[in-house]
Amino acid sequence: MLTQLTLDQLRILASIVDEGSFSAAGRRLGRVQSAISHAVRNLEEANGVTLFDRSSRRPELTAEGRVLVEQARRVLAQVDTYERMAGAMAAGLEPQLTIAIDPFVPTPAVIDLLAGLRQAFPDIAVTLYTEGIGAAERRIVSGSAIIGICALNPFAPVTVQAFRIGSIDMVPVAAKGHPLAGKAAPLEPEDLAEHVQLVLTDPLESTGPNFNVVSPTVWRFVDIGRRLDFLLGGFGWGFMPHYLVREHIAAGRLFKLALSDANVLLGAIDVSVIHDRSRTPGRAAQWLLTKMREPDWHETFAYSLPKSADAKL
Amino acid sequence: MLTQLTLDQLRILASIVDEGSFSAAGRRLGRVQSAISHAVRNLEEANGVTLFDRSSRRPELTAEGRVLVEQARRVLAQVDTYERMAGAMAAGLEPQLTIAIDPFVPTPAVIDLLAGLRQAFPDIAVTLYTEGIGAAERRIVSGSAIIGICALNPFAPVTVQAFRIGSIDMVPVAAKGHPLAGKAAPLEPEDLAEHVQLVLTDPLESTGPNFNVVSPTVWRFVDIGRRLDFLLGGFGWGFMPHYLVREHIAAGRLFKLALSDANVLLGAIDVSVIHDRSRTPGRAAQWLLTKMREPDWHETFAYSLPKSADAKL
DNA sequence: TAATTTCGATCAATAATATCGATTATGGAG
DNA sequence: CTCCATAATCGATATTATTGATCGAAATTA
Repeated sequence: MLTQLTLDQLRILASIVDEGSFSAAGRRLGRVQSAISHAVRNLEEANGVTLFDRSSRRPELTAEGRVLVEQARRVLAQVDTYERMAGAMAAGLEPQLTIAIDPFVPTPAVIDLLAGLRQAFPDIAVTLYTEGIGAAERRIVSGSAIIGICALNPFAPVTVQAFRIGSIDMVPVAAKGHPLAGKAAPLEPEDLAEHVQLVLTDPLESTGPNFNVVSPTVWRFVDIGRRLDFLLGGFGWGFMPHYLVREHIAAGRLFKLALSDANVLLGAIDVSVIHDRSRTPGRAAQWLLTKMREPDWHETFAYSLPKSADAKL
Repeated sequence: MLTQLTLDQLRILASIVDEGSFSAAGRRLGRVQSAISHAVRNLEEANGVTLFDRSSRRPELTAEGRVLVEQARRVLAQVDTYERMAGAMAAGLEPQLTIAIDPFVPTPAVIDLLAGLRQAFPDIAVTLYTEGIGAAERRIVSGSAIIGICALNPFAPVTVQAFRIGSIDMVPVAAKGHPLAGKAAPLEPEDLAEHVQLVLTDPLESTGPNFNVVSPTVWRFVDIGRRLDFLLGGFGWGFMPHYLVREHIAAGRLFKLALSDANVLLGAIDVSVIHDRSRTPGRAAQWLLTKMREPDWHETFAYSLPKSADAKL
């Protein structure tokens, strides 16, 4: 035995407080009273703290005891979690679920999804990656994440199984003071050429091709929030998910640009849930995949975005 | 033994991960290697989860093991807290420190104080009461709190030991639209008589005398925040701690009233730290009392209030 | 008041199990 | 291939938890 203190002692302590007496605790735990008495004595001697005042009929917690029982319960709660986690794993639940999400995927739908997961699998450890664009898919391919929610790269390996769950409207915007913001007529490529386009880019493949790149002069951003700051600051124009700039457009801080059809390569980004076909998803991953394939959840996802009629405006 | 799982097993698990091998963990814990091996086997069998992959030279955690080690460490951290708390109590530290604070005492100074307490006594349990005015002193007298920070009642029992730590400027205010707000000349009692005064009151002694009560028509509030809402709503006038209404006066939402000297009973409330002379304060309480008597801390307290020159304005 | 029940402490006997020490098997480095 | 460190295994032993019986004190009941 490494230490004096044992879990059994703490469990017994908690039971005594719950039941009101040593004997009753013994009955509940299936031990004789003397065993309880002995355990309490050991616990008290382990730390040199008297836990119960036995002078009256029923044992009463001392001031020290009152505080330590609470701490004992915290210990037991953590132990309980350990055992539930271990039990779930023994029953075949994957120990850890890693999810990678592209930065433009709206948060509310994901939160809703994970709240459901937490209810179905309370003790599973979840890791959520949100990195630069393209990173989610790369994590699926490399195996460092099980489930990805991202834009599907048309050149993705065949082992990547994808299922479309919705789409995000993209709008070209510029800040209030920006020269492009005023022009009402459809903007032609030559109008855009003289202005800097702010582009969201894959941090690892910054030299590669990007979609929706129109201007010859491009600033590349890995962080979509930072890019929004630059857009608001009037540093250039760029495509943004409509749900992220909706408020800014309504407030007049950003203006939607009316591009001519020649410029609009992508009016919306398709969002898919992806996983690696070659590795079997665990029970929790399976649950997530099933959930995201339900039409109901597609509505939830769409609801977290502005209505499409709104986006056209 | 009530359960299969023991603290020793978890401790051993953590040590193995720290040291990198069963043998090394045994050396650190003063056990032979076979004891470690046995303990791990028991832990694995208790939950039916394999924690280590032993196929290579050094044991490697399985995916399940990685997650469970983290949980084991959480358990051990709670146990450690239990032991430190118990140890502190055995060394004479009071298990619980209860502090009662009057609602008008500014929070920043108290936060600063308790941050220091936490550093000096990391594991003590603190309960902080903030109730109606007068409640703090009552808790000291009744013994349900050890230290009070409050306005001293001149009729307090002699067993209450008090030490003045500062004062809070009180200003009479009324909202923008209130009839009194416009008047520049010093207001006489007859000017006030026609208007409702909003008063902070002791919830248990609402019929008793209150200080600074000038108007014959009085609305009594227990919650100072609620009273501020009513002041802002223009329901009447009243005395407020200057630091709480400073912003509102600057923003023009509240106006400071110019009362004639006949009305101003209390321009400031003295704040004292009090405790019951008859019960010896514990080490942590003693620390607080000493700290609050230092001139340095009086400055901290004063700093959390507007400067007095400001208050006169 | 007296009898009865319930409770916690104590102690010796016993059951359970943790630890030791020796041994064997195995993987990795040189 | 050899050597070293390591983990698993096993019987023996030491340690510890648990039991069951008994005692005195305190509350409950008649």
